[in-house]
Amino acid sequence: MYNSANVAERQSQAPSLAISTVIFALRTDPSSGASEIWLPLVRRIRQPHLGKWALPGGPLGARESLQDAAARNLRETTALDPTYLEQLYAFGGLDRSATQRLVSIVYWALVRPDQADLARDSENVRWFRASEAVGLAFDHDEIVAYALERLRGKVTYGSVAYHFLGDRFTLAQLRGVYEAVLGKHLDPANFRRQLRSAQDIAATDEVLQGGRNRPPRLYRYTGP
Amino acid sequence: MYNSANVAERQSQAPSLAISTVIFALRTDPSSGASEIWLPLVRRIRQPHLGKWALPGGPLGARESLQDAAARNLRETTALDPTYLEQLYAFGGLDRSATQRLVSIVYWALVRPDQADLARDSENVRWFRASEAVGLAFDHDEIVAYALERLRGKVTYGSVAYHFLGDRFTLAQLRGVYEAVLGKHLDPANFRRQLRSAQDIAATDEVLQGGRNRPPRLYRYTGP
DNA sequence: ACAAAAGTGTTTAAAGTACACCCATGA
DNA sequence: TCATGGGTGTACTTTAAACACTTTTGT
Repeated sequence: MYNSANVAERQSQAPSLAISTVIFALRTDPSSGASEIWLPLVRRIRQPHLGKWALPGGPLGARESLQDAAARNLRETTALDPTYLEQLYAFGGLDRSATQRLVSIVYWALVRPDQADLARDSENVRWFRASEAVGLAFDHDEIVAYALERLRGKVTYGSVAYHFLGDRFTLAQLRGVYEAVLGKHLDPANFRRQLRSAQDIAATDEVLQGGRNRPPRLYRYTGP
Repeated sequence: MYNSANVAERQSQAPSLAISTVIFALRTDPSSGASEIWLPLVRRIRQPHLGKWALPGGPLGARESLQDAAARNLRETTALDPTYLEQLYAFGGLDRSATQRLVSIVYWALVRPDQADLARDSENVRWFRASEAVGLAFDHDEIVAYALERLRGKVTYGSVAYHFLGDRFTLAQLRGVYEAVLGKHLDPANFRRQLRSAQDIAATDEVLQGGRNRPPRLYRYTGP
């Protein structure tokens, strides 16, 4: 299949391999009360694309798995542990970086809002609304768009939405996640029925006090 | 984020990167007439796992995209062009290979049976039933199982099944694809309705002559 | 004429959608 | 008591599943 000259030529210019991570968190707009998707970006401190914002990432350690490297990205940029972490896609186009041939295996993570508040912005790390994360370094605009697409696909069927929330949540909060991800309004009555039939949540005997209206019941996630 | 010592240490032992491809084709059992999924494997001609069967693959060329490398895998092992080619997953566990740290970006492809018949077995390339492809080199058993899972997921919603067939096909042939992939019987009447409402196939004015029974109409795929 | 697959129609159940209505709380 | 979101009930539409039935060919 391969003659030795080809193999030697290819390996002499072996592409570099990096792991990057798209980190999503939910924040509630204080004025409207609606939930929005945010993500943290890091400022490039070297060429190429010096000064631009980019996804957190770096080279793969010799003794860490792909998933471990992605978790390390997350920890180093936000000091958070992921509640959800999954491989997104491997990007390897020829023109991704001007200075070298670069293959990036990208992961995506979900973190909880109470955690995300702890991770404050710093000089080189800043949180952005997902809709305003444009003009990024490399092909990271496309990567973020692809991650959002995957998020939408996963939330419709699957149990991803819970990982945006704490261990106790109201159905309205959960519906807020769905609405933020899908970008459309959902009927509260039907939403309630669909989830209760899904069987992976259970009602607790607690309610959330302190709101302006009738206190909603708290639920917890019982699935895998 | 990274101190220079860490970067230097990691890059000094940079993991090698390879591209592999799972190639699926459909073959019809001459006795029962049922369709089955087959895939070609190549015999290892060097250590590790010398003599075992493995997925076609090799290193990534410096001037080819990931997808191009996968298409090259396909061409070099079967002399076929893919009708469908998509990234499957990146595998990067620490213990995938005993001799080196190896990260494999795996693609999966579908080819047509008339093409697959042209690609004859040779000394180091042999076609296997998907259910009998076990005991492979490295972690390729898991990779094949994962590819089959993805295939099942894609065939239920999506237009993947057509790529197993030629440009003209009967609804019974298409149903055979679904049944082979999903591993269960489907009602011919309901199958017909579901697909005609999907709108991505169109009836031609031809029928398939030569069978024992009423000649079925030929359809063609009109989707993307 | 008969067997066997192609193709059509009908019935029933399940799931999704829309919306009217009552309940409980803070202000 | 009033506004507001929590929570329930119900009619309607769409979709899927099961299966009886008719049509067309080769033998």
